[in-house]
Amino acid sequence: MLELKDLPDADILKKFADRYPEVDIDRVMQFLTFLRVGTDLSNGLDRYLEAHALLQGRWWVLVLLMREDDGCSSPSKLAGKAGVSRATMTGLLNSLQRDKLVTKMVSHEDRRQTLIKLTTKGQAKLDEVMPEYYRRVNQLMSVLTEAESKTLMQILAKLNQQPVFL
Amino acid sequence: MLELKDLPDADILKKFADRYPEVDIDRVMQFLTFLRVGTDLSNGLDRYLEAHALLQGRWWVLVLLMREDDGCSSPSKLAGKAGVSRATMTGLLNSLQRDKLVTKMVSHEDRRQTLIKLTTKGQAKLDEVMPEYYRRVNQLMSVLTEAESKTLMQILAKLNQQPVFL
DNA sequence: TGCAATTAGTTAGCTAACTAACTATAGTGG
DNA sequence: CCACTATAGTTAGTTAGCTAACTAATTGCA
Repeated sequence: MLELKDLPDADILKKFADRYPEVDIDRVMQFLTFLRVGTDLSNGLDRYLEAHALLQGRWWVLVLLMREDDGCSSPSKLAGKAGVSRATMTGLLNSLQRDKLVTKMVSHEDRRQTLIKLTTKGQAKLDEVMPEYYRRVNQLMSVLTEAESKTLMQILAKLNQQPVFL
Repeated sequence: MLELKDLPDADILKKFADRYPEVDIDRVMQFLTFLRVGTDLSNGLDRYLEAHALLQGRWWVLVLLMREDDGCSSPSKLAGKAGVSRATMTGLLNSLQRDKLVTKMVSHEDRRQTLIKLTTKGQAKLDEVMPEYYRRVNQLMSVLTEAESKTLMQILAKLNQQPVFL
């Protein structure tokens, strides 16, 4: 939502600081830069996945299914693990079923439940996507030194524990 | 798109590592955790803004307008600075105009252009939102030590320069 | 000078997220 | 055992992003 190239200049900062004395420029810049790099990477990941007719939502469902021993789960469980609403999961699963990457079956144990299963085609899609994905993540993260990686994980843990914006 | 509580266990990791030997677990975890903390913070920011009838898109337009000396800009320039398409900006500006937070005027210099101006009500909205926003960013980022902040900015700069997912 | 290329903005149609409200089924406590 | 509550999934409607295609106005060059 902000372009890094559009970082505010000194005049602008002064205008904001005069009107809003509670601002701490450095911390705001850290925060906004963090958000921006995060969304840039997320968009980049989507662009990679898009070349394989996936986006993060659909891709992550396949990954979660592959984690299961029998390749099966239910929409509710998947929604919980993916961190999206059940309504969103309904849409994702419909589109994955349309593409024959998953199948739906009614559960006989609980007739409210739908069983979602990764198809052979779905597994093949993962086999097509994952190696290059891992290669790229490797390449990306390997620009960080050992010390930086360690500090990064500390920072992320700290930020994640803060309830300020969560 | 992934819940941090759902980090894969040893069995799952082995399954993926067997099938995809190029995986580097630590780096994948760093990458996914980074993405996740970013989206959590972004969602948290939206939840704060939502309490003031804004979301990041609409809020950022107001901030960009306040940066201008005369509180004026054009849809194209705003789209460029906000990092969204012109089509998206049309939608954001329509909704902001509906809420009387900005006004539209035709430019007399270039009749293709629309001049967008922050209204008094728009400025009042920022005055309502910004102090608490800055207070929260302060509180969030102040959990990091001086050294961590510095390392974070280095890390962000490095990641941002990598073309792998950009 | 007049036509081609560019720029500004909008529209239409897609995806993916959300909440709220709904149906159907399952579980539970009096 | 039946009524309430909880859970599973879907539907409808909103928001915000995107691209592609469109109109209108401007610029530029042959």
